[in-house]
Amino acid sequence: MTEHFDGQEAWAAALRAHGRRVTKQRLAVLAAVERHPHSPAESILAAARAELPELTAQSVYVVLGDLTDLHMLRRFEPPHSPALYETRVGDNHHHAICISCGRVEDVDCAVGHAPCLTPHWNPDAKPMTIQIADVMYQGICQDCQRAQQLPPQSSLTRNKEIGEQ
Amino acid sequence: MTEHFDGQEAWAAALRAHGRRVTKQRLAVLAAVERHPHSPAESILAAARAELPELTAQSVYVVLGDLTDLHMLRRFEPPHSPALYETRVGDNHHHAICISCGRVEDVDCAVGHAPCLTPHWNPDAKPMTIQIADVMYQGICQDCQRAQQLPPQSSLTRNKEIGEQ
DNA sequence: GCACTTATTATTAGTAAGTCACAATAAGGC
DNA sequence: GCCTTATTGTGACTTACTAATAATAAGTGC
Repeated sequence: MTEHFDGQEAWAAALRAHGRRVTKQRLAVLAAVERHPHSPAESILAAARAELPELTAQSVYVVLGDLTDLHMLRRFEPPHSPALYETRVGDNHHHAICISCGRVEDVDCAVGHAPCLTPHWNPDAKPMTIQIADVMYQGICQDCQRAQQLPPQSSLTRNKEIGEQ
Repeated sequence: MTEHFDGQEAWAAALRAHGRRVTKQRLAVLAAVERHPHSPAESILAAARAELPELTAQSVYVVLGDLTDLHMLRRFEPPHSPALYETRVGDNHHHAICISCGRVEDVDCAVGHAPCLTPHWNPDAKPMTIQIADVMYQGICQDCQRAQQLPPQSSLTRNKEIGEQ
C-alpha cells in the first residue's frame, strides 16, 4: 500500500488488452514477480500473500500459467530447479545460473540482436519454425568461486528464498 | 544378444576409465540411451528392461545421475517435460523442441565453434565463470504445422513413447 | 577358481512441484 | 444493483524424482 499505483494501472491495462479481468490476485502475482524476478511459484505465493493473505497456491499456478501463455510473464526452468518467472519479456534476453548456489543473472543477447533464432540444421533434419531460443549459461558465480578456494566453509545452500537475487 | 559387442567394450572401457565397475545395469542403460536418444528416465527404463528385465526405476535414476556427472551422458530439461538424456557428449550441440508434439532434434552449434560461451554481461552484473551454454530452441515442427493448417484432426499427443524421435 | 571387500543395485517409503475436477466467488456489462 | 460467466478456492491426485537401508555382485588378492 505505498506508491506502486502507476504499476497497478499499467498491469490493469495490459490485462484488459488481453481480454482478462483485472483481479487483485492477478495484480498481486504480477507485483510479486516484478519485485522478485527469477522466483519460483512458491516464493511468488509467499510474496503475494504479503498484500493478499487469502491467496492460494493453486490460484498462483493458474495465474502464472495463464499470464505466461499471454507473454505477460516469462517462464524458464533451470536444471534441478522448479520453474522461475520474471516480468521482463519481449526482449530476447538469457540467463546465467550458478550451479553452486543457484543465483540467476540476466544476460543480454549474446550475438547481436536476434542471434540464436537461426539454428544450423543438420543436413538430414527437418527444420522447425523457431519461436524462442532460450540460452541457459551454467557456471560458477564469483562468490562461490571464492568460497571454494577458501578452506572449509562447506555451506552449499541453494537460495530458494525470496530475499535473494 | 546380437552384434553390439564393440559398443559394450567401448562403454566398459569408459566406465573403467572413470573408476566405475562394469555392471550389466550400467551397460543396459547406456545401450538404451544410445538407441533412444532424447528419452526420459522412464523410457530408458523400459528400453533397458528389454535386455535386463529385473532392472528397477531407482537404479536407472542412480545410474543416469552418476553417468551424467561423469559426462558420459548429457541431460537436459525441456520446458514442461521430464529430463531427457543422450549419449552425444563433448560437442557443444543444442536442441530444438517442438512445443506442439515434443519432438526433439539435435542442432549443431549456432555461431561457429564456442559461440554461446561468451555472454554479454550487463554493466552492473558480476560475471560468472561459464562452463556450459545450453541453447533450447522452441518452435513448431513441419508435421505439426501442417496438422494445424488442415481442418479438424485434434490429436495433440505428446510422444513420450520410446519408439519415436 | 574361491573368498572377501565394498561399490552397486533393489526395496520401500517419502517428497516437491504441479495438475485436475468441481464448488464458491466476484468482475464487469447491462 | 443484478446477473452472467470468468476467475479463484478447495481438496484430491499425479508425476518425476530423492532418501535410507538391505541385498547383491564386481573386482581384487590368494
